[in-house]
Amino acid sequence: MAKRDDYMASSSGSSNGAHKRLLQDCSSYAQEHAKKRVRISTRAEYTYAPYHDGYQWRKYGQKMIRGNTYPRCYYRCTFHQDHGCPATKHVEQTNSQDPPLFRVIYTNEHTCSSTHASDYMASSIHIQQIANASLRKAEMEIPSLTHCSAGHGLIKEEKDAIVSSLLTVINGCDVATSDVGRAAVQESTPALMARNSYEATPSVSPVPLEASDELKMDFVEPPESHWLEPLDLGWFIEYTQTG
DNA sequence: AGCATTTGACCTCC
DNA sequence: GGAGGTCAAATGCT
Repeated sequence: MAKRDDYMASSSGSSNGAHKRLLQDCSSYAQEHAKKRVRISTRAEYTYAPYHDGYQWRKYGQKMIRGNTYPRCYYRCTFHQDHGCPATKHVEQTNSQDPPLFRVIYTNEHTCSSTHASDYMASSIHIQQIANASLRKAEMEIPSLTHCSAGHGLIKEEKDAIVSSLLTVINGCDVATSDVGRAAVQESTPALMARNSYEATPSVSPVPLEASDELKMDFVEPPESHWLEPLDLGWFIEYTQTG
């Protein structure tokens, strides 16, 4: 933690800005997560990680859709046969950017036994995605962030701490520092996503951990904030609900 | 050998 | 008849 303390001391201004910013972005998702506890039958979502939403899917078809550049892939819950789980989703790439953005349409809710654990895993991965997107956009807006004396990795450490804290609040446990959480984050990196454009990779099995006292949010009032306006994440997540 | 993915064929709806 | 969704045999991977 020495490195992190140095970072906090040397750049508390932007760090606090990052805290506020990431908290704002991730808290928005936390609210959405709470809303979604009321089950819906269909929803659309834009994501950089269409194959890592905490559930296990089996691909059963692929089709070129009229007017689309990229094919639409059809997935069914792995437990469709075993437990009759009706959940399905289809995934289509929406652009050729790096990383590519995917539109995922979820249909029906999971009735398989892993629903609770998967909900937990799905929320953690979503928060990771939002935090990553926020960080990535911040780096584009403020190039000097990437090269600041405190080091790029330390900013990510801050992100991990925030993500972990939010998960502690939402789920009562912590994955950001666990191997499972780390694996999920690594699997969602842009480079790997680009490589796996149409590969359905297996999901990890969530292993809930006890809440830890080691992770605490230490806010420091900055002498001045170097951060910009809060991120607009409207482009990142879109939910449409039917039924 | 068993499981997952691919892909052309088939089905349903408009 | 065309488009979207699903089936199932063939194929690939571990």
